[in-house]
Amino acid sequence: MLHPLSVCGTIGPMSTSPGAPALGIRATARREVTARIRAEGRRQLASEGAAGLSLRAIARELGMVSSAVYRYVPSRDALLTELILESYSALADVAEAANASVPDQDDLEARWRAVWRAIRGWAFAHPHDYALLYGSPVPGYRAPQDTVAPASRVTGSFAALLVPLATAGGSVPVPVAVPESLSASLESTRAFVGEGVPDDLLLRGLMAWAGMFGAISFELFGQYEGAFADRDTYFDYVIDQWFVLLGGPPA
Amino acid sequence: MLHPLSVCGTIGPMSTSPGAPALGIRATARREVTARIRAEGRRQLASEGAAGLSLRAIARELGMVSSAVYRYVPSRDALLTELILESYSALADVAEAANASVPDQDDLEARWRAVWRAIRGWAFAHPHDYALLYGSPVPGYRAPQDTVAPASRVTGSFAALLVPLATAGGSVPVPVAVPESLSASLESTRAFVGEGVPDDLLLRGLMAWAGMFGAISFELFGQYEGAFADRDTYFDYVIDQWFVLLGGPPA
DNA sequence: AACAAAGCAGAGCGGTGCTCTTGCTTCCCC
DNA sequence: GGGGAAGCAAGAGCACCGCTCTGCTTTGTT
Repeated sequence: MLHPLSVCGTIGPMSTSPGAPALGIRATARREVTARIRAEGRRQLASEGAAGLSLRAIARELGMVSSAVYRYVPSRDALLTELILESYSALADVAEAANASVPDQDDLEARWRAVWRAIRGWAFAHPHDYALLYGSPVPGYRAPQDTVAPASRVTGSFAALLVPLATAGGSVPVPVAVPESLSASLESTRAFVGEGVPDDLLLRGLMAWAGMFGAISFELFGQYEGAFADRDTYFDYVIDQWFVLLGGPPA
Repeated sequence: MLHPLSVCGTIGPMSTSPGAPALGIRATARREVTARIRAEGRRQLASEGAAGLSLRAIARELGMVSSAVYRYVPSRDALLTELILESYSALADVAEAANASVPDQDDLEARWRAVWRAIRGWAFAHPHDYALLYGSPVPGYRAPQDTVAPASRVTGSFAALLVPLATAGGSVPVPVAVPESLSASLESTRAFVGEGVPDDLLLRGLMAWAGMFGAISFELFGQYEGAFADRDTYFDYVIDQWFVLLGGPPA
């Protein structure tokens, strides 16, 4: 439909900030087209899901021939990976914003609730993205190592609550003795979360992590279908339960 | 390669049980071919995953032309649905067998451990099948209503442990007050699990259910990557923790 | 023996990812 | 300013997919 260069020639230069290193027509055009491809890809991903992400369809929608897209995107899987990384960052932003939005930062329960409500809200607002991050790996597609770092940012906003829980809260209720070998193999997790978190809290944190995402996944993927009617109340109940099970101080 | 009928004509009649209602040559041939298609589909599903399930590939492997397969299978998704149903049943069989294999049926902790170890073992033995059952729904494919019943059989072998837990065990540790509306909306779950299970145990059972499958999924899908080294010990620890958190009686 | 049902093979439609060649345009450097 | 190098669009093409339709053969039954 539209010739990319013609558009870039008009609005491209206007959109470059003054301090930018004076990109040529070619470079800004490339930026524009790349951005438009990603935007269209995101649109397809949101509406059709990962399997509906098709470079041919993107090209069709953007009025270019399919082979032209390969000038900007190395492959379909590469584009999918980029979109996944974007999604991880978006979810991490949402979680961190929710955590920061709590006025009284000493109110751990409020922060805990805010973070998990935000994560669940994002999951239901972007089900296909969530499925990509926390569902089964996409068929025929293997997540490259690059996804580990952005994923850990989401985990981080959850792990950041464990340290204040360890200091402000009491001990973990109904603790279970931690086997020696398990305790020894937790070093990387201990380093990630931070100092001052005892092993039983660390392990119950791992359980809570999987438990919360498991609850969201079960709800989103239909496993909880028919189990209860009042979904929001159930999830809030789960949030509160986990806060208690992690030894969170009562309000 | 092989002409289906030629094979069926030889081994088909031999495989029909004597008491069977005297299937004609045609009917037994149809059975044979259908079974072979399903077997080949299962093979592909196990090795390539759901996306690798291709009727054309099945036809190629079976030495027939692609259109011929459609005489036996209405569509690719229909075959996938059948295989999913089979997988649900297989997992349910595994779980029930593990439960029944415990000599002392009064030892709830042993039964609890046996069931979950079996489920996890099956998940790792059949990762693609597990992803189909408990991962994100397959792109472009929506599980029909038929999957609900077989899925509940798996859930049932887990829910069956809640009733003896309620009677033999004490109360749920660190209970959290159940909101009125939530309690009211639990009727179907209460009916499914059985009488005599208080609401807080019912709810924590739902949490444990999602938590255990969440832990398996996290481990299988790579979310736990690098969190701990001793995976088996960790999972056993999670099993024990949940047993305690459900108020299971100490050994 | 005749007939209708069942089954097979092949061509074909529209879709996918991806590659290669061909010609053109822009850029950069001499 | 001119020329070479690099970037780009277009199109054809390959191999794959699900699925359909048309003939033709085989089969089981009447």
